[in-house]
Amino acid sequence: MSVRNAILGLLCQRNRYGYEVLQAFQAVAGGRETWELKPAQVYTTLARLKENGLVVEEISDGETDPGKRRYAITPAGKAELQRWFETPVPVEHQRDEFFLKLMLALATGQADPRRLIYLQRASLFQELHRLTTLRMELDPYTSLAHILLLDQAIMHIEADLRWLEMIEARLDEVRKQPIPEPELRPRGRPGKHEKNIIPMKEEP
Amino acid sequence: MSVRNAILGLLCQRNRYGYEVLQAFQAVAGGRETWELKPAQVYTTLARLKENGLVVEEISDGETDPGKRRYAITPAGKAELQRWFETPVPVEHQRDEFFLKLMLALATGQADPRRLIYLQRASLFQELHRLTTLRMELDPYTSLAHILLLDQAIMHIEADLRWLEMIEARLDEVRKQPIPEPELRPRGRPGKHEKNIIPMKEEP
DNA sequence: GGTGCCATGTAACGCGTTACATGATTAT
DNA sequence: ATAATCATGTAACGCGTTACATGGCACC
Repeated sequence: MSVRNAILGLLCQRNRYGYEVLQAFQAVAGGRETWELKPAQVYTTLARLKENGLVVEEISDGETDPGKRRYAITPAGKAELQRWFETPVPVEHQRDEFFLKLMLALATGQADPRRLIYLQRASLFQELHRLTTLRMELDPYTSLAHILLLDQAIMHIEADLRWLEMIEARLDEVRKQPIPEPELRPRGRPGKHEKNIIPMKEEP
Repeated sequence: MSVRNAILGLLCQRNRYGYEVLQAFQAVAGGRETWELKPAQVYTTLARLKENGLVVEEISDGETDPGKRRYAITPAGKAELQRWFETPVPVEHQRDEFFLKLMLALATGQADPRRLIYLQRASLFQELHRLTTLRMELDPYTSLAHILLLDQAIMHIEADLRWLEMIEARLDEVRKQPIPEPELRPRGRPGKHEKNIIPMKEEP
């Protein structure tokens, strides 16, 4: 949802060709180092926006060289953009793939949890190093916005590292708690007395 | 990529019907509150895994009631799972939709940056409150893993809030830096002397 | 005139979502 | 009987990616 709306915003500044959209996005988002946008996504997204009537192809009544299409935002597109600005970004938390991996390792015994943590931490450290180096070596005239974006990435990685430490410290406790396997119910509406199938965990 | 591999892991424990996969995933990932998996994704993912030969439908030579398919992991599937375990989760940082939104607001003047920050912060605080409340009220027998997952979410939101403060504090500085608009080059190979189109930023 | 590279796409796929369809079983 | 609810899917779409195709212009 983000790229789509960003493109609407860029077209709101002025009409653009696909490649101009790409250039402008990279300029705004930091390009290469931070948020690389692939050309293909620009063109497919523009096509979808056009289908939905949020942008139109500019009709250049002169002799435009064919094979180039300049897009313009429509009123519907501007409305959509306003809605985007008014709506907070949904909090995406979770969806943490590493957590899943760790849980599965514990549940299946197919991998060593400590090793997973080791590998993940190494990867995080490497990325942290890359980003901090990048940040220090930044052209002093680099846009402040990109610096802030880098800072955010760094802060997130640091949070992840701290969380890894928490996990590692309490891994043995986690390991002792078996994952409850819910029973497979037979088909059909649940019986009246099925409510307490899952037994209360008894006090130790 | 995460759900797909998690399903492989669950099938590695034992063969399961689609709904059992769903149940087991929720049990492992925390369900509802943290990572809700939609039934449709289970079935479509299982179908794709089957196409790729990573799982097979169990052949129950008895009289199985048709309309139910139990899946089993194949050796290829186990290999894939091992590869997953050995590969660190790619650092996803960036892709921050809010950053984009803010930059676009600055570039287009279609929205007030302070208001965006206000809205976003309100949303983050609300979610933070929900999570901390949830964490405190947790059934004391709740899996430690889920508690840790909640903690991670909380830590990420706190990092986001701190970052918002940074942004807000330096917003005026950011505002003063106009976004550079790259020139649209004409088609074709770049000329020899085009290298320095982008003028060196002069010292102030 | 070929080579390289930029500009401009299309096709096909993977993951994930929403919406819809249909059986099975039990409570009322 | 029918309503409710669980169980089991299919269809269609949106976003994003990778791979491929093509046309133009500059340089040698």
